[in-house]
Amino acid sequence: MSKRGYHHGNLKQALVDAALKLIEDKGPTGFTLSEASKTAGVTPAAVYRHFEGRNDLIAEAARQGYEIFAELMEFAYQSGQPSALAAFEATGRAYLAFARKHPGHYISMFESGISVNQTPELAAASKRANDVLEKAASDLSEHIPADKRPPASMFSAHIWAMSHGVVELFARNSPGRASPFPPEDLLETGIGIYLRGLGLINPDD
Amino acid sequence: MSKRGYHHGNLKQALVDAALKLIEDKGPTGFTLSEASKTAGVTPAAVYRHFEGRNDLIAEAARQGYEIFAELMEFAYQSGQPSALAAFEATGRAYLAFARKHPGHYISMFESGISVNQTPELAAASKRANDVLEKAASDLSEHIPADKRPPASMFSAHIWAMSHGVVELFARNSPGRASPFPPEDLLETGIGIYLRGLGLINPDD
DNA sequence: TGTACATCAGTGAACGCGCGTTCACTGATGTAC
DNA sequence: TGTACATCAGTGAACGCGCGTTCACTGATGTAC
Repeated sequence: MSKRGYHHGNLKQALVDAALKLIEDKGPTGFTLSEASKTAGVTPAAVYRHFEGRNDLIAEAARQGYEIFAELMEFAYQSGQPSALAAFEATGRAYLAFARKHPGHYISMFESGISVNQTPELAAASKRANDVLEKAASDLSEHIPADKRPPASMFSAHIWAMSHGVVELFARNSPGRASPFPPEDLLETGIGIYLRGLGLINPDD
Repeated sequence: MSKRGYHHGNLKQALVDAALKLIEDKGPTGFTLSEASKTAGVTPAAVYRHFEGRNDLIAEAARQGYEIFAELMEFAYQSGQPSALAAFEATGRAYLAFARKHPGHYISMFESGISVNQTPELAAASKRANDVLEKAASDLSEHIPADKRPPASMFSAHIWAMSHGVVELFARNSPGRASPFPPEDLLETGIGIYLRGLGLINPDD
């Protein structure tokens, strides 16, 4: 924000921030390189000093999203310790909280259409986030009798799917689709019922 | 498909079909009016005889999708009768089957970014589909003791969310994200665990 | 059955636009001596 | 401390492109008499 002359100083991040804002406001389609560069106070051509092109910029935005996401998940996981159950539930809540708090990142990650393999850095960040969720699921699965225990990655996938579905259908204003309940409640109760189904919560809780 | 002269005969539907194919192949962004009209063997301007513009065409594609969707759901629901449980489970499976079988429609409906209120016809079709799912949920809720019965629209929303999440994350090749399990299995087991959590399936089934 | 005429589905050329990307450049910054 | 020079971040003009949309038109079809 300080006075700048010919050189911007922090253009790369400024471009990412501009992209995030635009994506948040206008959707992944509404985002254009030209407008992002204009927002950052710079010529479109300047973008190419820092990125290979449009997709590369979006990939970087998504990557930063996955980093934040992984951190949030990790934090949520830790905050639930030593209870495997509390930790697991917390990661579910963190998913929704992330989508709410960082819509631009969320869209870049899940709705922009760019592949998670667009760049190696992006793929790594994505994997890191995924690992936290799987670890939480894996801890939890210890509490299920070994003979009727589904693979940890399976119910990590279940929870991820339900969280993602709630976000897509009811939280991010899926245009015109009214949410029957607050998304937070929907996810909370949904996960609750699911965990009861696994025998991890007492039926009368 | 018959030989045609100056007049196409069934251009409106031909344009919708072309749009569906393009959307399926290239995503919602890849779809252009020009290409759709070319595919249908017609000048771009001809589109405006039948649609108000690009969005109107997509809305019609989505509307037809909701009609098919509602029919599939209705059929699945009926096929599970008289068991409320079987009917409910069938609708969940039908969701995934629909996404698999009609990707163009599915994308138009859920990923194209157009509002369900784009046209009244679209809104009506969407509501019709939703009603089937809620009816299935409502039937099912009869089997839960009244005092611990969640609102039917709530677990209809849960199942919808999980189905949608499974489709988005693991079925439609969310680029680069490997599915840990076949989506069908993922959804089947997920719904199973959920219903067990509601006390609707015997824990040892 | 034949002719005149209204209807309307499609043409084709044109438009203005903003996009992503390229290029040779220039001005600011940092470093060596 | 001062000067020469290399580095490199940004400029600005230009590009080719395909988009969605408009317009006056034309040719085919259907209908009245």
